[in-house]
Amino acid sequence: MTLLRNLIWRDRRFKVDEEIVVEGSRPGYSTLLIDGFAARYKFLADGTRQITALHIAGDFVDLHAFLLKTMDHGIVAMSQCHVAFVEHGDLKAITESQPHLSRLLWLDTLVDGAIHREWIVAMGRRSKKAHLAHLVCELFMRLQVVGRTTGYSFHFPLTQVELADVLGISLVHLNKTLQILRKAELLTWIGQMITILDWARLQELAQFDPTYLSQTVEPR
Amino acid sequence: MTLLRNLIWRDRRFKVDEEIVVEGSRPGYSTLLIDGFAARYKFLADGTRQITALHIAGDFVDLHAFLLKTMDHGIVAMSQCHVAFVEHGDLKAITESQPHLSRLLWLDTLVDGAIHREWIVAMGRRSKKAHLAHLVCELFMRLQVVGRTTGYSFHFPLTQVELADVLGISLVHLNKTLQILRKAELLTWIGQMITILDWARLQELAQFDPTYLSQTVEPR
DNA sequence: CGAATTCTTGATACGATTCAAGTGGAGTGG
DNA sequence: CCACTCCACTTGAATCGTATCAAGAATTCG
Repeated sequence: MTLLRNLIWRDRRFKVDEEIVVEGSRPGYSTLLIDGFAARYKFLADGTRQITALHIAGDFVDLHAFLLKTMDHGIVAMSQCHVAFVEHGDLKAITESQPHLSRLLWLDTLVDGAIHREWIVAMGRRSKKAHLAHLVCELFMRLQVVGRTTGYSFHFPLTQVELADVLGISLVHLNKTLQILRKAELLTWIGQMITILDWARLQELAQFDPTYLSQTVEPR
Repeated sequence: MTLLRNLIWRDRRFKVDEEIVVEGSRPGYSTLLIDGFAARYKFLADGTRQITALHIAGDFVDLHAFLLKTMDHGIVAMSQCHVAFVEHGDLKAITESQPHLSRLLWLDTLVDGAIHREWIVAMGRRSKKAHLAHLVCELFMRLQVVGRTTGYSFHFPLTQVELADVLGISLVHLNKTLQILRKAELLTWIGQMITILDWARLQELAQFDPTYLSQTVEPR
């Protein structure tokens, strides 16, 4: 990671709703999220939006731009974001001389994939309230790893419209689903702060198994 | 790819419904699908299943086992499958000496991720008939790349129950959705053969943009 | 303080699940 | 060769989940 730090070409701050990576662009650099929340999304012709991933501090946000070149989706800041850019040329050079680093970045991609699969399961076969509960569990655990939690609370800057675009449901239905979790005293969401009131029951409702998040790499 | 061929440790054939990789296992090898259809899936506690990916000839089916170690889901043969196994030790050695190969495998993972995101969009924001149409478009293009199409036809071995588990809908609803596409004369599905009757209209209904499948690597 | 967002709630319509029954084809054994 | 069984597919009806429309309340921001 220190190696990676030396690669940083420049950094920048983005305001809420600013585009960090534009769909269809071919950036010559990749983007590392140092702090804040960002969302990968795709718009459809009818104007609806689906958010396909949420990124938090420490996530390499568009590593695929490194190999895939054309961005098939956009990335937008959900909160104020601090990001670092790494040039693809540097990235290529270092991954060739440091296979271990290469593997580390690849691992990052694999974990992204595992999260995607978990989202597919949630969208396809979980009830909406279980899906919402699952998302909260996932975010909590991911944020905990990077030290962005306080007890069972964490900062969550999305609006309900945005969260509905994550779950793929309507705003109205999201709101009603949220009421269910609140009335069951599983969590509170006040201002931009989510607090899990009963981790065990939330996890059970979500059928949340954190295995897929395991961030361990084999030692080299 | 020839390099990869030399790595093959052994190969094996699987019958329909046989488990190629078992959930929770820690294989010491990765699996390359030489021929056939395989599905990544996850079961939930209530007995429902979600298929999170379909794999075809040429796909590296569980590359994540290389770095992630514990399989968080299973992989099952949807047709008779011919697979090759590559030992992780060999894979590690070769990726260290051949950064280009490493990048190629990583790219494979990235394309998988892009497909996952497209599925998330389809599940969240497309109508069921558009989702089904999108899947047919995607499979057609992927199969075409590996020479498994004849004109606008391709072999598709899944049952309707299995396809319903891909889309995350009930069997009954899948069947009715399918009728819509058939009555619109967009495709036929007879025996195990799907034929696209009107590619342009199918693509339009699906809002299918093949960019995300782009399999090109930058030359080294 | 007023204006604009964001959140909440209710009513209605539509989409999707479930339950249930029936059809058709492939394979098996008498 | 026919009856039988099994499995995949199809269809209809009732019920439940979810979207949409619409309006109002609460909060944030300038």
